[in-house]
Amino acid sequence: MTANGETAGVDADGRRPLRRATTILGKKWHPLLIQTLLAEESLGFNDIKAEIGGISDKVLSESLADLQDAGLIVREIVEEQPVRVNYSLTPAGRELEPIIEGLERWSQTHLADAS
Amino acid sequence: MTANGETAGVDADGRRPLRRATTILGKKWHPLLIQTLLAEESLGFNDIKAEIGGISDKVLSESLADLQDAGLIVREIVEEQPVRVNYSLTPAGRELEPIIEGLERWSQTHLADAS
DNA sequence: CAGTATCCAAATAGATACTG
DNA sequence: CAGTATCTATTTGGATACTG
Repeated sequence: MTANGETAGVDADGRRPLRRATTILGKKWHPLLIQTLLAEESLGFNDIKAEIGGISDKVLSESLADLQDAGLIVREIVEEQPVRVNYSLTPAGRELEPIIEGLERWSQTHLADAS
Repeated sequence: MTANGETAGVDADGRRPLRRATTILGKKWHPLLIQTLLAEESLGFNDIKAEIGGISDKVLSESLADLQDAGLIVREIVEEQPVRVNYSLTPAGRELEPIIEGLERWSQTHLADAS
């Protein structure tokens, strides 16, 4: 037992960062959005929508706002007519690359493919 | 554009494994459970509950069943009186270690601590 | 093109009480 | 000790229609 009453293993300060991370990355489309932007450098709203597939305007919009609030992506408005908006990863977002790739590889070797 | 109609970036086969992984690991307590079991080798139901904190019996029970179905943990019944049950990671579950740790470190350096 | 606004459905999680 | 059974609450996600 530690000085502050833990029995062993992961202490409270070890669990909280993981919880913070999964609060963001646990949403259905967020990891896919990161993955998509990792591969593409910069994409517009409808480009993302087409690449991901199956996501509604509303959910995509909310998801992008979430990731923006968390500091993982940046939204850049390009003043043309009609207006374009480019989404890209921040350095923080880009640093998720090994994690996303690790997850992908782990999944391929350990999770059964439904098809 | 590729032979099967993709414009670029992540193709359909690149997104699906990630989606499979996040379908499991996107549940609120699952990553915390993995993290806890990574640190402990083997734990009983109430031990896990105490270590995690804030999870109800029902949700813990369901979460453990999920992870078991996915092949990430094993449930071993120890015939004593009263009955004990030990939960531990399978090799597949244990291979999530670098990913969980990566997420933890990423969170510590890039996500604001609420406290 | 890039979204909002509504409304609705489904999935998840939590509280509480009880059991082998 | 290790759960299950209920019932409720909250959170997410989705369909559709409309807008600057």
